[in-house]
Amino acid sequence: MTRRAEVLDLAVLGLLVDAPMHGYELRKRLNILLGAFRALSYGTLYPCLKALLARGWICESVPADGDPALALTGRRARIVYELTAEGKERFQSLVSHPGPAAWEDERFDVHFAFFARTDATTRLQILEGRRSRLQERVEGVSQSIARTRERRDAYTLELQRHGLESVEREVRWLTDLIDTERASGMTHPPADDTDPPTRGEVTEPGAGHQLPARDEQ
Amino acid sequence: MTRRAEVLDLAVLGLLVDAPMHGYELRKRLNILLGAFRALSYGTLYPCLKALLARGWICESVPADGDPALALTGRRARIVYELTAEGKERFQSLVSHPGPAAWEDERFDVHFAFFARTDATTRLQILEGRRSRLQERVEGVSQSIARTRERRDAYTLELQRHGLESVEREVRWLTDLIDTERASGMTHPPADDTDPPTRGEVTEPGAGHQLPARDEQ
DNA sequence: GTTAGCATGTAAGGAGTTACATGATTTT
DNA sequence: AAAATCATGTAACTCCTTACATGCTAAC
Repeated sequence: MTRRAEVLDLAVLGLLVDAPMHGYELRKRLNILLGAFRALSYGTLYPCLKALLARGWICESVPADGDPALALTGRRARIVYELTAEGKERFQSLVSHPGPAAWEDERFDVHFAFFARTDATTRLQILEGRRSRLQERVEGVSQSIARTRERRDAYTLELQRHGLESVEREVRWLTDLIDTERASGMTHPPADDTDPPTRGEVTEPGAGHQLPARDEQ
Repeated sequence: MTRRAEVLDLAVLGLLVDAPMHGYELRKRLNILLGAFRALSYGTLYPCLKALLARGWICESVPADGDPALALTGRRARIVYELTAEGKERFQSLVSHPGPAAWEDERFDVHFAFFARTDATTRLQILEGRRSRLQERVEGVSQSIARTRERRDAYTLELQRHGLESVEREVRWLTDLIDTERASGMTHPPADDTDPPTRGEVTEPGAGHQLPARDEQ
């Protein structure tokens, strides 16, 4: 499996789980998902949709009677895509496994966004894997800083110090998420300003997930 | 100018300003500079060195008499590169201008690491430009969050909330740097645990830089 | 003796962007 | 009337990584 198959497939299939969509809207939603700045180009998206179609994971949705506006807005004809049964399986398989650590940097955010579609055990596995990878990174950066300190390069030092803090902050975020997942059965993630989940009562990991977890491939 | 010419040239030339070096070591230093994780591959570095050689910005350094170990360690022959006069000019020109905003994400860290080689005015210009770009990003992400809030997708919301905080933190970092640059004439960057620079006394921007700023192209 | 590190390079392929091609509709 | 937004798609190009090719030395 290539990087694209891992990350883009996950993202596109994941969005189509909620509702059938056409390419233009898919792109917008994808960019919102990724924080409104990592703009995915059409040169990436449309070929990807073609590939998913060829694999039989999506199909062109027939708007059916009563709603021609779904396919045509008066502008140019829209092609609305929909998940097939195989597509649903493919998504569920992607979202329910940690996936190769090599592409974690590119995959993690997208995977996390679809956490509601997987089970608590998988979520914990992914969060803990991510944290341990970032902790290794902390080690590496710390060593770099030690070497920079000897060279008395104040700007490089400041850059690395700030970079280290960023990674450490990420580790803390993951730790909070892990604690919450373990404690509350994850009805919703932590740090939400409304109705914070109860901390302190640790239940069995994997207990109490509430969303349908489909059978894995 | 391509992206490579902007960022890789800056990085490689910048490292060679300090001392002549061979490819293998250049790669190590580059990875230390970038926080020890963004590994630059040889497939990128060696072609880059070739291109810099063709442009006349670097040349093969003759170890001269008395130090054959510099070029040969007993292992395989090393090719040590050195900056030419044109190379120094090229570097000084790159480091002394903000450069296209389009590649700022890729360039900023490298540029910042070589801040000691440029003047206070340029530093302020780059820091302020970066900050304003990130502030725009804050706007964008905030809007994304607003739309996600309506969909009640707790995990996506948590992801975006955390992403927003990361960008805001970056903005605060830049603000601190800007304040320090303006205040102290930037003998060294802020937040260093030893000998923190005096805040509060605002001098004229651009006053008091201490490192040789070469003439710009 | 075998693994790790030193050292330089190329070829093939993966992944994505930019620019182009086309054209309707809505907003300013 | 111009600009923005909607909408799909392709071709060329850029950039980078992975895997390969080569071979020496030091440490375990």
